[in-house]
Amino acid sequence: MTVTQAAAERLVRIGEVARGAGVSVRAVRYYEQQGLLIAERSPSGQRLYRQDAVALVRFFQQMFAAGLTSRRITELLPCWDSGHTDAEQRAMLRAERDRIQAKVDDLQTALDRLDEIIAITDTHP
Amino acid sequence: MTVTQAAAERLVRIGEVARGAGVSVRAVRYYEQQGLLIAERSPSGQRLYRQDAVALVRFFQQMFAAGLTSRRITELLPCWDSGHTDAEQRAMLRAERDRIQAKVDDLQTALDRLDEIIAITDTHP
DNA sequence: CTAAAACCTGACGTTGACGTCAGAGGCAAG
DNA sequence: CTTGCCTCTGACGTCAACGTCAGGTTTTAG
Repeated sequence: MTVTQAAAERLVRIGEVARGAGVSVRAVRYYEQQGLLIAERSPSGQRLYRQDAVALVRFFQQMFAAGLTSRRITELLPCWDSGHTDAEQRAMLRAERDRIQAKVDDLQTALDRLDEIIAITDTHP
Repeated sequence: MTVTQAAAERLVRIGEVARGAGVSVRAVRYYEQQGLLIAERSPSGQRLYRQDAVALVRFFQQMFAAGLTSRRITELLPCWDSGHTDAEQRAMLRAERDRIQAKVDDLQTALDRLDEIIAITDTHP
């Protein structure tokens, strides 16, 4: 829900966002550069964020961890905060989902391999 | 088990290894450069591999997919084909295993997030 | 014998998400 | 006022696993 009135909802500077989300200041600037995160500016030019920016940055981190590029994330952001999607976006979402699932399977396979090796090396003194 | 005699066990060239493992020729050369894969040389200087090199390259791919670096793989190769490990190597194996497990969890979280978004966008026409 | 296909050694290019450094403001405290 | 911390804009550096190109040799098919 967008609070359209509610005079001046506490804005924070970039350092606080970075610390809150556990990333570097540089990272947050990078997100803006990639069109992921828009910030207001103070009269002197400093970036000002709403506090929900922290959650958004955390979301970015999750998606990055899943192997999505910032480009992909910008493409799915409209779905995220408008809830509306066209066919192309839905296809993209499913493609990414499937890709991640495949990656999980790959990792699981590698994990089994490693456990196998660990088991062998544990029995071999 | 290493067959110490067995005159001339069919050696293959780099192209066959690459095709067999589903990677590029360049990749196989890279593995040698990183000390992952040692090849004999023909009199004219061409690389000659034993056919188990294909399985080894596949193993490399699995480890790469799991996020291990070639450096790490060289470190665990001795465990792999000698079965013997010291404390440091065992610690490394477990560290990697835990790291991969954590990554699986991260991916699963991201997957849930995406599925959530997909569910929402599917109900929203 | 010859042309195509495969192989060789460098060596530079690519990609993504930042790190890092330089130089220049801005902002609250004492 | 000044000290110290935060922020700003460029802009180059990083890392890993290759891709790609150049220019030359070797093997294979016909």
